This record gives sequence, C-alpha cells and structure tokens, in this order.
Amino acid sequence: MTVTLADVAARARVSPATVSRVLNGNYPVATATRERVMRAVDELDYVVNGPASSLAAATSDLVGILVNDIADPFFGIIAGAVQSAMGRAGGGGAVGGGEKLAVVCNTGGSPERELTYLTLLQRQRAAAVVLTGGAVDDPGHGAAVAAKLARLAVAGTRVVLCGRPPLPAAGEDAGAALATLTFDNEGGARRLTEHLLGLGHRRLGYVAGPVERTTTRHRLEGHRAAMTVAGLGADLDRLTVHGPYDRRSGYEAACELLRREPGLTALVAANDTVALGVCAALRDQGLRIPDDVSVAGFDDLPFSVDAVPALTTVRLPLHEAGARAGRLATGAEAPPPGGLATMGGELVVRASTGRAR
Amino acid sequence: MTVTLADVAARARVSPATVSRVLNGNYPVATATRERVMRAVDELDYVVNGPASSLAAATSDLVGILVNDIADPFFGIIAGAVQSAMGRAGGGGAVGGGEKLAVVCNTGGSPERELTYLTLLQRQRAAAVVLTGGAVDDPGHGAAVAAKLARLAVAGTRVVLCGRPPLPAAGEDAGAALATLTFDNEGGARRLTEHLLGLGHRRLGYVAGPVERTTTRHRLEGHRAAMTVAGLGADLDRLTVHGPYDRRSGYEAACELLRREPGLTALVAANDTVALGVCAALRDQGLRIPDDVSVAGFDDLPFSVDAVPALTTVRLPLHEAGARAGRLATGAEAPPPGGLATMGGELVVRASTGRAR
DNA sequence: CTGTTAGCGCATTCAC
DNA sequence: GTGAATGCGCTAACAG
Repeated sequence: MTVTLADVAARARVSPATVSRVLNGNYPVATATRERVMRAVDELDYVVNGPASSLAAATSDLVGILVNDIADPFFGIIAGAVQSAMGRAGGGGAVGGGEKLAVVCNTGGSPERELTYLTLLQRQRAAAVVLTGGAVDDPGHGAAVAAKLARLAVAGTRVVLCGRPPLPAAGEDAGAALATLTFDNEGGARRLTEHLLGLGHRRLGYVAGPVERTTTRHRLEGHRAAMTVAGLGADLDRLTVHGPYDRRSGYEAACELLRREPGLTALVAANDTVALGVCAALRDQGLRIPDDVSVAGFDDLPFSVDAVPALTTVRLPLHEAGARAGRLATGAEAPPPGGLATMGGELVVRASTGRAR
Repeated sequence: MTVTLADVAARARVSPATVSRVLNGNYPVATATRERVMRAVDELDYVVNGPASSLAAATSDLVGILVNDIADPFFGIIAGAVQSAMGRAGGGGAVGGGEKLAVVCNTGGSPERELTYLTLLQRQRAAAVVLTGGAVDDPGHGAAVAAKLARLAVAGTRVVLCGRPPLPAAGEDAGAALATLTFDNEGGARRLTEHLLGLGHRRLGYVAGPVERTTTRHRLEGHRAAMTVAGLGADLDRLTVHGPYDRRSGYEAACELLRREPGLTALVAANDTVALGVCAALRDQGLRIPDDVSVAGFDDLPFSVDAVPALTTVRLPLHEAGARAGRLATGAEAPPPGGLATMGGELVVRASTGRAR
C-alpha cells in the first residue's frame, strides 16, 4: 500500500542504498543520479519511514523539550527559542535529512509525568532532551531524574538543562553529554529586594511559589539574604506565603499578608503572573500602587510592561537561554566550560515600586 | 550494549514473543509468567525501542499538536488541554503501552513550517495530528495542507482541526478520519461590536490581525456585519488597521487610528494581547478608558481580567475545545455529526467599555 | 560513485 | 498459554 524506498529505487532504476544516500545527503552521489531519484520521490510522493530509519540508524531526529506549564509564557518563550534555534541549525540539509522534530512536552509540574516523558523520549531514542524551568526540589525525585538522564546520555542522547539548577550529583560520565544553563534566581531576587530596601521599605511581604520547586527556594533565599543583611530577618516566616505560580495565588496571598501585617509597604511576588494577582488584590482593597504599597515581580514577561502601573521586575534572558539550549541540543554550540553556565537577571525598575510612605 | 527484548526474555526464561505480549497487554498471559517478565524488565531496566516497535506494528504513539505561536497563551491553553485529555485517556494501559507521546510543534505561523512539521509527523507515522488556531488564508497553501492531511488520514493518522475553520474541500475520503472543532469567531465579533453600538458608539476603530489569517478575516467580518447593519459601513476601511497578534501592533495601530480619526470613542482589537497594546497607547496619549475611549479584546485570556480597567472581550472555550480535540485524537470520543462542531464565544462585559461620551 | 548483503528490535502470524 | 519463524523499511559496512 504505502510506497517504500524500494519503490523509489525501482522507479529511478538505482539501488535502495543509493536512494538512501541522496535522501540523507551525507554521501557523494552523481548529480544525474540524484536528480533521477528526486524525481521518482516526487512522482511517487514518497515519505521516509521514520521508525524504520531510526531503527536502522539507531538514532532519531526527535528532540524533546520538557516544560512545567505550557500555558505559561515563561515556558512558551523558552520553548519557542529552542525550536527556532534548532530550525536554523538544521535548515540547510538535504531533502529529508537534517530536519529535527522539536517537540515540547508538558509535564504540568508533575514529577511522575516528567519521568514518564523522559521514558517516552528514551523509548523513541531521542537525539536530545531539553529540560526547562525549575526542578522539583526533592532529593528522591532529583535522583530519579538524574539517573534517567545519565542513562539517556549514555545512550547518546544530548541532555540540556535550561533555566534549571545543575543536577545533584552529575560528576561522573553524565557530565560529558550534559550541559546546564542556569538562571541566577537568587542573585536577581536579592537585588530586587535591595532595590526595595533602598527605597526605604522595611515591612515587605513575600509571595513565594510552590514550596517544592527549586525556583521558589532560590528566589526566596535571595530575598531573605537581602532582608537579613538589612537586619530584617526576624519576621521573615510570618511575612512569607507560598502558593502556585498563578495570579489567583497572588491575589489570595496578598490578602493574607495584609491581614497578618496591615502596615506592609511592599509586596514582592515570586513571578510576574503572581504579581498581577497581588496588584488586583491591592486595588480591590483600595490601596494605591506604589503610593501605598510597592509591588515587584520576576521574569519580565511581555505583559509586565502593560500592567498598571508597569511592573518592576527582574528580567531573565529567556530567549537567549532557549536559543543557546537549542544550539547545545543540536551540537551547533560547544558546551560551556565545566558544562555549566549561569545567566544573570537584570533588575528592571518601573512604576510599581516607589519610596516607602 | 543496550538491553533488548531478547535479553529480557532470556532472563525471564520465556520467548521474546511472550515478553512482547505482557508489555503490550493485549493478549492473555499467565500471571506467574507475567510477573517473571516484569521482574526481568525491572532488573534489566529495560525500555522498549520505540522505532523498532513502530516499525513492526506500523503505528506509533506519537501525537502531534501544531500551534502558531507557542509563546502565546491562547495556544498554550489549548495545547495543555489536548495533552491532559490524552493523558487521562491512555493512563490505564499496560506497562509500556497506552501511553501516547503528545508533542507540540511550533510553526510560528509560517506555512512552510506547518507543512514541514506535517511531513515530519507523517514520517514518524504519527497516531494523530491536531492543528490548532487559525489557518493561513491562502487557497494554495490551504490546498497543500488539505492534500497532506488527506494523505495522513489515508495512512491511518487521525486528524483534528481545533479552533480552525473546516478544510476547503474535504468532501471525499478524508472526511472519515477528520474532525473539525471550529470557533464562531464571526458571531463573537459581531456581538462584541453590537455591544459597543448599543452603548452609543458610532466611531469605532478596528485593530485587525495579520491579513493572511482566517481568524483575522472572520473576526473582521463579524465586526463589519454589525457596523453595516448599523448604517456605519462607509468608513470601515479607513478605520481598520492590520498588524501581527502582539501588543506592539496594538500600540501602533491605536496611534495610527487616532491620527486618522481623533474623534474615535471605541477601539476593538483582534485579540486581548493586541488590546493591551491599545490600552497602553491610549494611556500614553492621556486618554481615559472607558471615559474617553472604550476598548475591547477577544479570547478572554487569563491576564485580561487583570488589565486596568479589566477588559471587555469574547470568551472562547479554549480549554474545552482542546480537551475535546485530545479525546478525538485518541479516539476516546466520537467525531461530531458531519465531522464538524462549532463552538461559540461568549461576550464578557467588563470595565473597559462604557457609554460613548 | 554505485550495488549487494546483512541486520537493527520488535510484533505477529502460525503451530504446539 | 507459549514458542518459533518471518518480515516491517531502512542504513551501513563492504565490495566493485
């Protein structure tokens, strides 16, 4: 029923091997022969059988991109950058070759699904795997993921961590095929809080992300470091509330924090989306931003500049990190020294923060 | 090097065929044997070779989800819903079976990349393909896509269109394996403009999406229908500006429209993201929303409620449509009668629209 | 530069 | 219920 490489070979009056060679473009073939084959391919409307090809070659052109939440632009931006960087790299290839199938897999933040997707990708003998965003902050899961990634690496799959802390114990052989691009969440958070401190704020609330995420912890640690240095370490626990990375969490946390401490003059959110919820809560309580309460976010997602007032935040090089991860995944770029590169965040001061009242 | 099914068979002291049977769970196997096999699988840390399995079975567990812009929550929400609906469906299966690998492919709105991804998926013998969002509004490309989809369908790949108009000429055999879930963009746009008209607005500007998209055209047609009925059809072309679906486009278009017609009392944007840009432009010009100018968007993305003032818009059942597409893709749900279902949009009136001044 | 020869790892007939 | 044999469609050595 379906047309195979052998059919093409017959039509072009060459051997199957030759057809394979022109299709993959990785071997010298006479121009005349190539054209004959190409014509046959067109006429027969032939499409390579991926599984067969992957089986024979023991590799595939699948590249998996794991994200925690595909509906969150944070991940969308990174994933998009990874894909387009990969597209540019393989674009110049032959007819059927070179093209990588970049696919994004949505784990929904679930450790099980993360592992499941990794297994599925392993099963497909993926060429590369890119894990994006914060990891689940649990030793057991971390070890499981590390083990899985080590196996993938051994099997020849390139592994790239993008916007995620380095693996717990990646000292061994995994180090070779594993590159890590991590964000300086802690440093960014510290500078952000220092900015607020510099504006005279002394009573700051912090709306943290879900407890079990590394991103949450690192940003929180940066905040606490700044607070502690300023001699404000006492009330930290009371003025911190955890919740998911969504606007609703920001809304509710802001209400709760104001209940605990009506005298707050600044609220720092774990990310921009949460900050949006914080702003909404403040407005609903009749508080002005930043006159009554300053608000800050993190990530500098595209909508942050359109918030009213525009959000002070920490800009992460999402696009740059994704693009680099894409190049790392295709082997178009050499891994950073030591397999680890840290990308800093830049404080972006806008209208949502002002002097303490 | 890598452990194969034969290794497992040897360890469990059964034939490869038996291992295959317990792994796929679609054949009676004695409980004792099954357990022995399972143990061997665990001990050897065996992972099925997807390509080999797909080659032998002539099917794969890959499901492709094509999106126009992965960084846009509109697509993220749909894609996430598709994936989770599929996950639930296949979850109860056997060890290695049942699990579909749902992957999203970012076309970036480019017709070529759309076709490329379709070919890549065809090459992988994907189990299903879901195309989301508006199509490129070009007969040539439409025909090419339709042809490709027909071929996919013939090869046994389920095809689902989600949030996209039906194919040009899908009358033939493709109809069987092809389901379409389309949004009533025109109706939604019409009701939105009628709402504005009902508030007394007579001079409305329209910020349309890119010209070559069906979504753009349908929303624009709905707007124009309402305007024409109200006897306001004359100035339509002058008061319409096209641009990409991003905030910047909204910003610039708003400026341009105000230049053309300083007396505007309402601006309708092609989607919420564009509307955000429109609001920013209005603010920068010192105009109040909605006192001076009313603004409306489309889609009701999560951030729209947090805009200041909150955005009047048309809510599309993004999540519901995606979930249904996911079920259609896995065969968990029967296609709608005629293969086509239209999902309506609901007018959501918030604070960004008010009576004309 | 091109043809021939072997498998790649698994799912499936068939027998038993 | 289980085992033995066959082929899925392609790539990768080798020859020539």
